[in-house]
Amino acid sequence: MALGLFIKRGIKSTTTKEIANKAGIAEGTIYKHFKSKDDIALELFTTNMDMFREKLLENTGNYTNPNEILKALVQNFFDFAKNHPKSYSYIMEAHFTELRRIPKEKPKPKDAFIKAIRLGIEKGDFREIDENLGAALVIGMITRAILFFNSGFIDWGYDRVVAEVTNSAIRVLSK
Amino acid sequence: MALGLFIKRGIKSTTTKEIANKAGIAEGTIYKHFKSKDDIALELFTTNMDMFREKLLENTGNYTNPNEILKALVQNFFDFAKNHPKSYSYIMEAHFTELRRIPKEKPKPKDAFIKAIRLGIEKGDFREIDENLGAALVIGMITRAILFFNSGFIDWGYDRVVAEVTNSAIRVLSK
Amino acid sequence: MALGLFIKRGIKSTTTKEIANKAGIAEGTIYKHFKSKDDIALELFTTNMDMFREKLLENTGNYTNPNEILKALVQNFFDFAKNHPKSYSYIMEAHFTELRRIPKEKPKPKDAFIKAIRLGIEKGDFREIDENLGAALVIGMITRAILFFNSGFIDWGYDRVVAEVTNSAIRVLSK
Amino acid sequence: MALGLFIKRGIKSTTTKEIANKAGIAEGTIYKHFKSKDDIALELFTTNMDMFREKLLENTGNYTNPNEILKALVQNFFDFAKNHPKSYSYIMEAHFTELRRIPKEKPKPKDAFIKAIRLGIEKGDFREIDENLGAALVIGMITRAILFFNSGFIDWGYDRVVAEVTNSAIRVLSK
DNA sequence: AATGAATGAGGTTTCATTCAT
DNA sequence: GATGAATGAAACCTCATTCAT
Repeated sequence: MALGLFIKRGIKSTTTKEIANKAGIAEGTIYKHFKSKDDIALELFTTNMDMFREKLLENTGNYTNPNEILKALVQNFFDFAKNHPKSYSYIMEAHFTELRRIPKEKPKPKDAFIKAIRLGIEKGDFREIDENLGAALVIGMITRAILFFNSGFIDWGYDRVVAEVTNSAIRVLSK
Repeated sequence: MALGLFIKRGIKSTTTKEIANKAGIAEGTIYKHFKSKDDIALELFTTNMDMFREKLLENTGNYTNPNEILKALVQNFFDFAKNHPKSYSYIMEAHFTELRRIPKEKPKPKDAFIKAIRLGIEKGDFREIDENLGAALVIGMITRAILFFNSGFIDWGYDRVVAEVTNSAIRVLSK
Repeated sequence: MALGLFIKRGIKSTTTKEIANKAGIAEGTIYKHFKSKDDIALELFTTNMDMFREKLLENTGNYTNPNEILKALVQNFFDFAKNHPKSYSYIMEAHFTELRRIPKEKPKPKDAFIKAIRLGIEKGDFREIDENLGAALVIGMITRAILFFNSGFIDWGYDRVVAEVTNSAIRVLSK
Repeated sequence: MALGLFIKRGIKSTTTKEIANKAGIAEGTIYKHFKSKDDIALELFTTNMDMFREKLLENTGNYTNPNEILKALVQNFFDFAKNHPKSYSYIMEAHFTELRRIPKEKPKPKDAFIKAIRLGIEKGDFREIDENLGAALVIGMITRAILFFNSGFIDWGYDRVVAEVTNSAIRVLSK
C-alpha cells in the first residue's frame, strides 16, 4: 500500500519504484491499475476521505440532540485518527494538493459539523454563530489536539482528551 | 523570492530554474548563496517562523492579565496571516517537512500560548487544563478559522471573526 | 487488420495492444499467430507485395506488343492503388524497412517493367536504354502521379491521368 | 549529427541515447537544444528541406528558356543527392511523417518544377499538361532514377543517367 | 561574484512479450 | 487455443548541481 510511503515522504518524493516494491509488484504493473502516479494520489485521497466521512457519520443518525450529535462526531473523529492512523495522516496532509482536484459538490467531512451546528442553532441549543466558523473552530480544536496528542505533547490519556475536546466544543457553541 | 512558488507548487515541485527566474538571477548563482535547494527551504522556514514568533509576541509584554495576553496573541496571529499571507501559508505548509529539521530547543510560536495558559491557570483565571492541550485547542481554532476565512467560507467580516475566535478561546479556557 | 494502423502511424508507433484491439482479439493471442510484432510487419509486407505483383501481371500475358504490355502495367498499377489503397500505401511505405528483410531472389513488381522494356528494346520498338533505368523512370512517374493524384494536387480525372502517364511512359521509351 | 541515425533506423527507432552518443554529448544536453525528440526530427527536416530547395534553385534564375531551367533543375536534384546523401535520404524518408507538421504555405521543392512547367506551357514550348501532373512525372523519374542508381541497379555512369533523365523529362513535356 | 551550458542520475511511463489460468 | 494481468527492460525526459568562462 502506497499510503505509508506517501505520508512519510510526501507524494512527490515517493517514487514509483518504491510504490511497486512496497506493493510487491513490478513498476510497470502500477500502470495497469492507475493512469499515472498522480492518479494514485487522487484515488487514495478520495477513497480515504470517503471512508473517513462514513466513519464520522456512524451512529450520528441515532441522535436528535445537537449536543449528542456533536459529541458523537468528536468521538468518531478521534477514533478514526486512532484506528486508521495512516488514512488519517494522509487525509490531513494531502488536503491541500488533492482537494482542489475533486469536484466541489462531493460531500466532505466538514459538512457533518456544519449540519449539526445549524441544527443546534435552529433548536436554540447553540448560540447564533456563523455555522462555517463554528465548524472551523470545532474541527480546528479536534485536529490540533490529535496532532499534539500524537506528538506526545499532552500528558492526559486518550479518553480524557476526547472528553475535554468535546467539552470545549460545547463551551464554544452553547448559549 | 521563492516563497510564492514554494507555496503554490510545493518545495519538491518548484525547480531551481523557476526560483532563479523569479529572483532574476542565473541558476548557478543560487549555489553562491545556498548549499542546496533544500537549504533554501530550510532557511526560508526558519526566517519566516522567527518573524512570525516575533510578531506574535508583539505587545504581549504589556499585559499581566492572561485574558488580555490571550486576546493579543489571537489578534497578532490573525494579523500576521493577513499582513504576511505568503509567509503564513509557507509556515503552515512547510510545517511537516521542515519542522523536523530544526533544533528542538528552538522556541516556537506555540510556546507563547502555552506560557499564557500556564500563567492563567496559576493566577486562577483559567481552569485546570493540560497546558499543551489548551494551546492545541486555541491554535487549532485560530488556524482553522483563518483557513476557512481565507477560503471564503465565512460570511462575517475580519474583525468579527477575530473577536469571535478570541471569545471562543476564553470560553474554552475560563473556569 | 493491422494494415490501416501501420499506415497511419508507422510500424514502430503501432502498439500490439492497438493491433489486438483492431483485430478483436487479446494481446496475448497475437503470439499464437506471429512470432513477434516485426513478424507481423514482414508477413503483411510479403502478402501484400505478392498480391500487388499478381494484380500487376494480370492480362499482360495476352499481349506480345511491348507498348500494349506497358499500357496494361500502368493501368494495373493505378488500379491496384485505387482498389487496394491500404495495401498500396503499406507497400510504398514499408518498402525501406521491410524490403531488406526478404530474400533477394524473390520476384518483385519492378521485374515486370524491366522485362517489358527488355522485350521492347529487343523488338526494336523501344530505344536503347538501360532497362533498369527505363523501369525506374516509368515506375517513378506512376508512383509520383498516384501520390499527387491522391493528395488532390491534380485537377484531371482518374482515366485521363492514367492515359497521360501511359502516354508519357511511351514517349520516354519509344525511339 | 542525428541525421545518419534517423536515416538508418528511422526516427522512432533511434533513441535519445544513441543521438547523444553520436553527438558526443550527454542525453540531458539534447533538451537544452530541442524541446523533444520529435522536435529534432522536425527541425532536421525543415533545415534540410530548406537547403535542398536552395540548391535546387541555384542558377535557374540565369535562364529564360524552360528547357534550360528544367535541365538545371534535374542536374541540381541529382547533384544534391550526390553531394548531400544523408540530407537527401532523410528528406525522402521523413517526407510522410514530417511534411504534415510544417505549414502549408512554406515553399517546397516541387514548386520549382511546377513553375518551370507553367512557364514552358505559357511560352508554347511544352504541351498542355496539368502542371502538377507534369511535376509529378518529372520528380518521379528523378527520384526513382536516383534510388535505382544508388542501389547499384543501373550500369550507366552518373552523367549519362542525369543526361538521360533530362532527356526523358523533355520528351514527356515537349509538344 | 555571476553565468548558464552541460551533466548524468534518476524519475515516470510505455510496451513487446510471457505465462498461469 | 485464447486470455489479459504481470513483467521489466528500456524509452523519453527532468532537474539539482557543477564548472569553465
